[in-house]
Amino acid sequence: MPTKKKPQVTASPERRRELLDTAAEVFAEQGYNATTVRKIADEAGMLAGSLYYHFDSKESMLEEILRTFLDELWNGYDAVLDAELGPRETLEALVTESFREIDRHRAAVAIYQKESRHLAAQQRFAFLAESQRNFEKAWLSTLERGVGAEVFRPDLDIRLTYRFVRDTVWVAASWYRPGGQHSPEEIARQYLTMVLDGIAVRT
Amino acid sequence: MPTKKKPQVTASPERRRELLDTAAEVFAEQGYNATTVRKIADEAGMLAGSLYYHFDSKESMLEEILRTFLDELWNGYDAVLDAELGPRETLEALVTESFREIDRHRAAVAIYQKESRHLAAQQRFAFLAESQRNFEKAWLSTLERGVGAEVFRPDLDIRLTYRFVRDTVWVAASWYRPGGQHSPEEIARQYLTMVLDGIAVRT
Amino acid sequence: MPTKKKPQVTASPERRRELLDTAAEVFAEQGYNATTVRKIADEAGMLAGSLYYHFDSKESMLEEILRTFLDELWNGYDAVLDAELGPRETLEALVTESFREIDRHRAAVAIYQKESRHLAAQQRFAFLAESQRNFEKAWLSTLERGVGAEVFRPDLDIRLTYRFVRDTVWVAASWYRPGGQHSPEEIARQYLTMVLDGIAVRT
Amino acid sequence: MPTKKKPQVTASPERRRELLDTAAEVFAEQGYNATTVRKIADEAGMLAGSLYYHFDSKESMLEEILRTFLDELWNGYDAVLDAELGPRETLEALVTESFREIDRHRAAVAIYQKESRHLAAQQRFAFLAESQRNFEKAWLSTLERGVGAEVFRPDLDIRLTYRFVRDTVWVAASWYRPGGQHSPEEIARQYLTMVLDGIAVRT
DNA sequence: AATGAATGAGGTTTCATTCAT
DNA sequence: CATGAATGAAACCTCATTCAT
Repeated sequence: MPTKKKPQVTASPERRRELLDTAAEVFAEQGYNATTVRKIADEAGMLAGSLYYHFDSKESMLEEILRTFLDELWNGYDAVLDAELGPRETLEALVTESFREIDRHRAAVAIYQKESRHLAAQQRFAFLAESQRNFEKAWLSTLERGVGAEVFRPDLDIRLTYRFVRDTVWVAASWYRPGGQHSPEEIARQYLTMVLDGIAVRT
Repeated sequence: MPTKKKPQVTASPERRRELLDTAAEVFAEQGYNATTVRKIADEAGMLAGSLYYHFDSKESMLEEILRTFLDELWNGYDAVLDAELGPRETLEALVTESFREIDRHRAAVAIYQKESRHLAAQQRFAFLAESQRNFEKAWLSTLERGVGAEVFRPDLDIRLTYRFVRDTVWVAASWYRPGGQHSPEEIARQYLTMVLDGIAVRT
Repeated sequence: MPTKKKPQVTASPERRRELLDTAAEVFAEQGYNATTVRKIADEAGMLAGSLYYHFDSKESMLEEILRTFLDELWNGYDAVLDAELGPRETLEALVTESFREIDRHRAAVAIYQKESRHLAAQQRFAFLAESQRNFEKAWLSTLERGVGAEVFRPDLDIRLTYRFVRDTVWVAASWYRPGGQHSPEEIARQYLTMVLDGIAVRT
Repeated sequence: MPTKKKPQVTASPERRRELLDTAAEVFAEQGYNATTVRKIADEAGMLAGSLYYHFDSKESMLEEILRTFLDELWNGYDAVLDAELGPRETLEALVTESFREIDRHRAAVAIYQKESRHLAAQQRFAFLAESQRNFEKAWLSTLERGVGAEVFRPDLDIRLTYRFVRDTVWVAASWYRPGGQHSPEEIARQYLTMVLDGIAVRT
């Protein structure tokens, strides 16, 4: 049995990456379902059928885009979590890391935001649900630690706060444009000020 | 021969409303594009073709759902804005009103969140872009008034803050379930605490 | 949950049958793979897409054709086997029944001949393999009984004979045309003469 | 510039043969249409495109496989026919020769069985139809001679008998595996016993 | 001889929509 | 009001084939 099926990873990984970047951009802009395979091919300067030399299906492109993004994201997150910082510093680091990921993988993040809920139901995208669970675990425990250590307000509804912070950060992918006037770290800092200290003047 | 269109506003407006509610629910859950007309019809207990007695097209259902929602939303918003409250009270009232809308039109809000960006490009959905502009105007001016009146922090990046608050509030539609343990007013109050005073303990 | 998916058996079973007969004819003539869904639709006087109102897929048409045929076939076979005739009479009845089935389901038999081997590997067509096993059982036991009762030659290689008779009968579907000059019973009789007594003159 | 065709008869004819044997095996197993050029290439340990260095097209592979087989078959048949044996001996020799061909060209025979009918319609494969005609001529005349010489039963329907014997022999290719426990000559002998003398005990 | 990448025609399938009943 | 059947455009995907390297 010499080969299996498609080249998959046989071919030059750079071409794959190029094509995936193109696809991610279009998925992010138009939505996965509304994106035709021809649109992607057009954008890549080839015919629709030619994409299938590199990928099994439209869905497998989506999967690879999301997996690649989540892998990198968790690299960053795990580094933060393993550093065992205080709760406030952990929260700051997670938020900053998140904005860096938005900077690097804007399209993937936008896709994730729009599509992950209904994708997670499919067997193939079970890894999304798993990531979501780990995500929740990391944030909830940080918030709990913070309340316990009295660095976060004692009256917080933890789950509500988790959703608040989580959405607050990730939705930024829908308007963020890399290379704009604010660096990801700058945006992170401003967000952290608002989240931690609020927008009202201290009285 | 005046028209040769469909009945449009046929007999019972209640049936229309029922069907639109069903459609909105499915659109919200699966995304507009991914929703087939048959799925809606199934859910409504009829055949796909029968929907066309009530509506011109799938798109016209979407339009009516969004228009109805935005009309009601602006009723509420305009009432708030016309009251000419102080900036902090205006912000509180807008946020509270928003959560009430999420409570009443959860599906429509979710659809709006997911689809409005790419819909707004179409002529037919120009009203979305217009609403967005008014929205932005209302919020930006409130924030500016607040900074001027020194009730909001002087160092705020107004546009960034606008996005922060806007997203933070509306994304809640993606997880909010009417009839849960928190009333919309309760959630609004918690959100406002976080937005205004932050989650960190005051030192 | 009102409905499931497609009408399946909802619609008029006569139309289904008509379409399946058309499809069977084309499958038999051109081979399943070489038959395009458009060709079937053309033959039925509709557009390709319209077939999907009645059937889930091209493959499901094939499945239904084969199932229907095998169901009827086994009705006939079981009647013969349940009659508990002598081995020679059983063989005669089975052969006659087979030619009757060829007469009634010529297309299905031809398809079965050409495609069953590679279809049987698929989960969906496992019923083909099962039928084949029952088929073999019926014939082998009849032949064995016959040898035991000394109505068939004692020197027969049972398995080889089984294949010989089986193929000999069913391949007739490839040239048989219903409504020709020979009735199925007539052909059966001639075949039986050859199979039982050979073509050589008795010496 | 005489030609601009492919090498066609390139360097080593052995490689061609190897590749054709591989192709024949796959065609026989999966059917010509269902066989992709990649599958053949996989089996041969190369990439699909590389086959086109050796052959013009998938169809030309099929043609060469069938031509080679028929050439050899007719070598054998012509030898038998030229020997001008008696009708019974001719029949025995033809059957035996056929099983030898099945032994040597099992894949080609299987392909021939499955595909020849619909291929014969194409200009390119007209040689199949011609072969079939010669085939029929050889067998019919042998049977007629046999009836005339009173070595075959006088009541035979010659055309029906022709089909009976022909199918009986060639279908064996669908189950025969070279190198099994029966030699082709052995199988031929058993078949001839059945065809000539039947399977019933003489009374 | 063979590879890697692409082409382009054509196939199956989906789905919004229409319309006679 | 609703059904049953069909349309037709467009989608995803397959695959034989080509060709520069």
